[in-house]
Amino acid sequence: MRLEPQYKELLNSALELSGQRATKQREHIYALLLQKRNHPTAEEVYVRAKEDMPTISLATVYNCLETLAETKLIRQVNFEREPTRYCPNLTKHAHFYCRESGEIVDVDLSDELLDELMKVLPAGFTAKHIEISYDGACNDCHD
Amino acid sequence: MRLEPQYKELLNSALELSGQRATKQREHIYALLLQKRNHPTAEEVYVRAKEDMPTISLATVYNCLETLAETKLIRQVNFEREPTRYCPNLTKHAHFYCRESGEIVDVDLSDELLDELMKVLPAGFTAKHIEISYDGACNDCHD
DNA sequence: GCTGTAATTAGAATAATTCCAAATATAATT
DNA sequence: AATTATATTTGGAATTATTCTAATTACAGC
Repeated sequence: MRLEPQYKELLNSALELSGQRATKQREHIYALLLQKRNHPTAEEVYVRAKEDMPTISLATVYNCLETLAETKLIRQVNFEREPTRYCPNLTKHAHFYCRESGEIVDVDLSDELLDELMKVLPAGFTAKHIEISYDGACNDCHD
Repeated sequence: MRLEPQYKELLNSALELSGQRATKQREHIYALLLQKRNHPTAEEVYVRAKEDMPTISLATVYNCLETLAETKLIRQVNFEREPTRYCPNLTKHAHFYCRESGEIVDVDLSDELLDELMKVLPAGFTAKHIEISYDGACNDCHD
């Protein structure tokens, strides 16, 4: 697995900016998230990471994911009572979770819609983030 | 603590509808959520429940909360990596979490806004729920 | 190449939640 | 009102996801 040059650049500058080092493990995990964008859990990332890097530890996977999230290269995605999942899509989007197939799909959100969501906040409140999660049945799981 | 008649009625019919029994514990926990609507965790509910019902167990608190959520009398509220919180507000609303004060505030949502959110889903997708969580600084926590 | 610091590692610890089997309470039936 | 069948509660053990810890290893600057 190779990390494409533009992403390698992005990773290196994000790490440098936050005073952290570029390591094989961080690069590997970032590459793997970019390559198969299926919102894996830490455990799933661990399994995939070991294929090419058999000595990597689960703690390192958690550390790397934490670092990538901190530097805003990936996002954490949470569905109630389930393990955290990870997503390298940096555009503004929500997540749709199909409880039947288990699939998670990105749903693009316009700036206008996000503006409207900000406008409904009570006076004096400012949000740094909005997290929007749908759940229901996806295209493939309909009758 | 007393459960007001209209809520007692609501509880009883919801339980009956789902073929479950009305118990002291369920009634007590429902009453306590309605009385102080501060989005407590299961642990916090447990502490409050024990004041009037010292023999109640944590497992029962979880069971009751689960039953109330199942019968749609309360909602579960999740913020990333934090314990689940519980909310008896049945109107359509989102949650604002102030990371500074820890306060959680209900944010009312109009049907129109929810409609718009439904419309941005890809064709063939239908959502049963949308969960919207803001986080940032609340009124009291601004500079 | 050496040195200081950051990152990785394996395993232990923690926190939230669920599971389990026994005891108790409820609702239905006699 | 007593009996019976089933649902619920209980306390503790088990599980799951995640974080912590201390020792080892790797990286960046000199």
